[in-house]
Amino acid sequence: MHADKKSPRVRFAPSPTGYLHVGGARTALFNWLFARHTGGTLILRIEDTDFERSSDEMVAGILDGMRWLGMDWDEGPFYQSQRLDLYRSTADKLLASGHAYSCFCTKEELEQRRAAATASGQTPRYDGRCRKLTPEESARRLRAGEAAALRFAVPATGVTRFDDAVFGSVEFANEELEDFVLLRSDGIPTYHLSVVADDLDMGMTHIIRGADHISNTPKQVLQYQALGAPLPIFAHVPLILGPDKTRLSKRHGATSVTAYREMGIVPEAFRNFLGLLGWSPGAAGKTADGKDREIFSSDDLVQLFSLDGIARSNAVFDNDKLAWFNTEYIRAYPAERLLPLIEQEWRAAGFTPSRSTEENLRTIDLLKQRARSLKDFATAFLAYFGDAIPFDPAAIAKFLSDAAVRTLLVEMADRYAALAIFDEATTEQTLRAFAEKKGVKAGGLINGARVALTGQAVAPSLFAVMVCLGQSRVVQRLRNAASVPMPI
RNA sequence: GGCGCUAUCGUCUAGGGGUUAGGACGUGAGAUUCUCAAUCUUAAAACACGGGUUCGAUUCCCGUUAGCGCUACCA
Repeated sequence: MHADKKSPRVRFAPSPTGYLHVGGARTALFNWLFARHTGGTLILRIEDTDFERSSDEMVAGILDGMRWLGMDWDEGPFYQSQRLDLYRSTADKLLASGHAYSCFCTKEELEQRRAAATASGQTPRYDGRCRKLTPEESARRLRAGEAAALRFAVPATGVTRFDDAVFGSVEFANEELEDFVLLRSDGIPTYHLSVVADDLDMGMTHIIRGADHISNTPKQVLQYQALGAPLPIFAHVPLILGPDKTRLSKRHGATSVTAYREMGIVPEAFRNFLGLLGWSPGAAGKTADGKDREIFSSDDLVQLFSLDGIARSNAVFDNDKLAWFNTEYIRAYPAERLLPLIEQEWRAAGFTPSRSTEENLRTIDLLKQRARSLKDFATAFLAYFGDAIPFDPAAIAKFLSDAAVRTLLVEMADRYAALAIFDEATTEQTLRAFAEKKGVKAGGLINGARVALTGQAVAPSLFAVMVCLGQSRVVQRLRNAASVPMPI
């Protein structure tokens, strides 16, 4: 390791024109993982040069989403809107060195020409007419107060190439590139300029971003060359697609990280899932018996992450697999760790538990095996934590619609009330003895009692539920069995 | 349309000139029984197509097809 070898500097540079979506979150994650793996630095930069569409609210949401996923950053957030001087001076350098020129074409003119080109089957591309203007002519018009944008003068011939850590060598013919706008006529930089100026100024060594930027890259490479700067290492990450293999969008359902939090997804589960979308640890991710590992902690991911594990093809976002990760994490986490997350769900549902924290923890441990999401604890499982029972009509119809069963349950309540010891063994003996005496099947009573006690057809072992609920609740709920509303 | 990128089970992927092409999610069947889930066992399921190169291609090359991306004074 050479002392002068720079440690990596990477950035996540979201545009605050929307919420943090899953694609952005994954890009952030890969940058974070890379920085942490290499001991590098992660810079957060807000690309808000599109004033019309950017908002502080979106910035807050993006930062929030990152934190939720357990990511932090070392520098920033920097706002491009506050770094306009840098872009102007960079633009000046480009202008001075003859790599850029003023363009006086108006937006309307350009649109017209574009439309005409398209109509006649031509590839719409800026024709470079202002590039032919003499410096004197440009200066005169500028002095006259004419509005001008600044365009980059793309070489007419040759190719622009770069090495991508994921895709390998990529090259574009310069004649395919148009003279793109660097500075808008209002003096605000476009993305093409600001991204290069900032990446250079901030000393970025690696640019890890979505593959939708591949086509933009030659425009940036040209600027690095014009500025006499060395190229960073580009690593483009394939996109995340919806189930129909088109780019993931709202019509596929939830795309914002916030939405997944609100669905009751455990953040670590989401991060695990995201980390494996478009990246895999290869042989390092095998278990001793040759199977692929699926569960990776944050530390595991940091340790294993490398750019060459990134896939080249797009990946479909699979909700089923995410749900599986979620159940795995819920099951694996101790109740203490789940409780704060569940309390959030309760707050969101306006629910206050009527039992002690200790009881809640025990109950969570009992239920987590069956939970699909954190939401379950604030919906179907509410009967365990409070006094109201969320009766599921389907459950009643299935197991508690028989009046005879209801009557038996009420009668059985007295037996439970008389119990001196209330554990799984005695509660089970009690029920089975009662069933035998009445000449009915124990199963019918068990299923009926389950619904009477929990309101649901799905629950852990009935006797574990009884112990969890406690004697007085069990007795009370059994006595109420007859008055449980019948489904229509 | 032009340019670029990509192509292994339905999905996420491993692999790589000779393999029974591996795993995971999901799906089917069975076991279990106190519901459901879990669990265990088990089954079905892939190298897009066509040419090369090679003793031998899923793997390397070319083409086709398909998908995706870019094609703004958005980022």
